Amino acid sequence: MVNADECLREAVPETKDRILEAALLVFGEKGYHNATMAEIAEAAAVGKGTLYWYFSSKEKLFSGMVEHGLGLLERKLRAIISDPTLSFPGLFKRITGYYLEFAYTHRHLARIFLNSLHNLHDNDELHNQFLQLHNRFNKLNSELIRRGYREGYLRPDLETERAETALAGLLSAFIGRCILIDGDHQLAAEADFMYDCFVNGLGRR
Amino acid sequence: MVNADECLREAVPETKDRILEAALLVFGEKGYHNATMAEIAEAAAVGKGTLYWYFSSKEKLFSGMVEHGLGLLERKLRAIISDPTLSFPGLFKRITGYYLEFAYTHRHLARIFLNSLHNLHDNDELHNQFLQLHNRFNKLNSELIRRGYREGYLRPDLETERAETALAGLLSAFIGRCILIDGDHQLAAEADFMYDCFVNGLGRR
Amino acid sequence: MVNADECLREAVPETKDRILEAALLVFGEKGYHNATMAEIAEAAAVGKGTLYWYFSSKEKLFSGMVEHGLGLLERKLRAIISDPTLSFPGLFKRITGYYLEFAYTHRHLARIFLNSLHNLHDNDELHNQFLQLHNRFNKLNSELIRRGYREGYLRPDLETERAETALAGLLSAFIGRCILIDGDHQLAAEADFMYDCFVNGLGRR
Amino acid sequence: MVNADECLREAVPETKDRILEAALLVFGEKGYHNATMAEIAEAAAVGKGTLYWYFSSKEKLFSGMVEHGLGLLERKLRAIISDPTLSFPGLFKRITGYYLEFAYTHRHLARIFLNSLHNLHDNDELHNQFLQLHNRFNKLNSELIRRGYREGYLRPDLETERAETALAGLLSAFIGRCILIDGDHQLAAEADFMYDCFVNGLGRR
DNA sequence: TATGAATGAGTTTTCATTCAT
DNA sequence: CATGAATGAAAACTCATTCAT
Repeated sequence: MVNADECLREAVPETKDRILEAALLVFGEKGYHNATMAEIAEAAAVGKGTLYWYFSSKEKLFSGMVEHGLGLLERKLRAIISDPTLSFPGLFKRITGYYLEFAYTHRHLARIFLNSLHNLHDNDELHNQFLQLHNRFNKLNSELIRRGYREGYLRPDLETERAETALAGLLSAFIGRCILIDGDHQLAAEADFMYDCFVNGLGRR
Repeated sequence: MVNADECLREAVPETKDRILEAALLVFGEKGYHNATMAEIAEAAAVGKGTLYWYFSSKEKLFSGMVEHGLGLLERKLRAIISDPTLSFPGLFKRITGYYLEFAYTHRHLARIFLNSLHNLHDNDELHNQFLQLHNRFNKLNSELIRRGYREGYLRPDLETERAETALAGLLSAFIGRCILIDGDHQLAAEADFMYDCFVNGLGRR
Repeated sequence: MVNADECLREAVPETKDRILEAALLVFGEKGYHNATMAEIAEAAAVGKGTLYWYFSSKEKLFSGMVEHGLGLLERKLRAIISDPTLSFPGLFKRITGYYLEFAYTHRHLARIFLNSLHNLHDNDELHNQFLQLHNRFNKLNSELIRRGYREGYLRPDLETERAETALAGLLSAFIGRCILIDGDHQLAAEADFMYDCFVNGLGRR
Repeated sequence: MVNADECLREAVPETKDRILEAALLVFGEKGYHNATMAEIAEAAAVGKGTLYWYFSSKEKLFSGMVEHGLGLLERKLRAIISDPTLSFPGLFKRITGYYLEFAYTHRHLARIFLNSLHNLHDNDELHNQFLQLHNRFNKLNSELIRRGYREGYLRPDLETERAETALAGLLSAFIGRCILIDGDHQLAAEADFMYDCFVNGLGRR
């Protein structure tokens, strides 16, 4: 039996969640610098002061929102990579495919993440947070690559660091397309292409 | 024969050039939103009003600066691609190598370019300018890919658009490393790696 | 005989008293404008709303606190002045000495009192309250002066109002020193000096 | 010959002076915390931004204004004290009389100065500035007292520091009356009384 | 051409106060 | 009695832009 209170709580998300959703919307639409706290407050249907009750500054709200949103992605990716039944090719396609899917459904967040690294270097605190965030995803990617290596799918003389860079580049380029171009993407097909490109290259045999 | 005017022009760069250089420095250091016209004026050693004599707004100064800086890169790349003596592998490595070299010596500009696309979407005018700029470079890249295709280095069934995306991704990822990581990079070696990855893939044969 | 209620009251001061103490601490430390209700609530270990149950506004809390604190001083001074066994010199030194002692042990309150008159004139309600407060102490001082006059210690042609002003000036200057300068003060010696200065002057005979 | 420009400059005070006057008016009327930059700007008939062109913060404007205003007083007092033709009694009355006169015509400034010491202790920078200011005036007063001592008007066993405190107390109390009470004051008579009180005391001979 | 004082709209942030629980 | 989440008015401060000189 669920009481009335809980029903209500489901129907109208808790204030903090409403704020996080509004922040995602507005920051995603306008970028960090052009978004105003007033807009976010309005979008969340709360007073400006309420924002500051939950987050001590615009900066903290921004980073809180990113952490919240990308936490979901990270947990899902970790779940996929922990699946022992998948061998490298399947794993690669599941991972990259999920990246694309996530970016497709959370464009704002994806855009923010793609820009964050080079873009917030005027702000030490935020910049460091994003460096750490990128590192976490890089480690995840690097785990994927090591799996390919151990299972014998990748070259024995592989330079891991460069391979990671290449993978990250492919990922962000295809994610970028999902964001920029509307209309339906064949996400699975894109993942297949990325695998083919990464493993076999685009050269003639 | 060099006339007096030109001598002077060499010694003390014309006002407009000083402004463009100062803009590059300041925008590159602080990003579009955190840079102020006052800082740029000071860095250029001119009055704030002078900025507005040459550029009607901050926005126009920014885009003028990007156009100015990347114009150099574009011309150089076109010169390389027009060289008939180079076959695809050499051409690919010259092109990508020059991208890296340019990014390495013009970090600020490179950073601005990498971010610009996703980052300025709050500003229609600037955003469109950058879309066009990216298109110009994409066309250049696509020309490179078609060369590889025509010369038989790339797969007969190549999906050109996706190949372009992949190339752009590789490029920006390796450019990003040049920017973020100090210390000397083996730019030529990176270009070789990119070629290998793009054409042969990283898979075991 | 002490009943249970009083025991409890001793152990855990009643909410209102805790608030008054906290207000004294925080207002004294930060001044009226820089103190926040939130800080006071925290210092009193009550919720912010509780403050408003006892005092209808920040202003009322402030004036309540002053009244509470200076009430003690006033009652004590009245007790001294009512003592029929003291003649003018002893009375003067007891009174001024107690002023100094009180200021020394209640620095916050003393500081607030010293400033209040000139400082809160932007706030009619508070300002009037402090005018009245000062008047009450001035009357006390004037009583002291009249005693000196009646007992023949002071000039027959004394201009009472000016004498009051002079006494008030001496008092606040020496009180100010107690507040500003740490370390032990010879409070009794200061009181003696004040008497000497007030009655005999500092000129050579 | 005075040209039109200079005439104009006389008629409409330079912007910075207008700001300083407006600041004196508004800070004096409302106190530091209750005065707003917007009000001061309006009183000076300039835009809010202009305030910040001349003073980097509210704090700096406040301290600039005090320095400006009290600088006048200090210079005048120094001129008086340097007059070799005056002996102690005349000097004392001239000095104290000028204090009163200045306070009477610059009530706002006088009020600010009286409160500053105890009142701004929440703000380190301002507080230190005022400590120094008070020290400068204390040195001036102490010079006056040493003159009286050297000329044999004051007791041979004088405790200088206490005498300074007493003088400062008398001064601020009488200055305070000038500020609080409207109507004409017999400033010269007050100065005479202060001398009498300080040197001879109010006791019967 | 070049300048820099002047502007004010727009932003983040604070905090006394309220009120449903 | 007591709480603390929610509010919004108000304040300091920034900075692109203008314009008289």
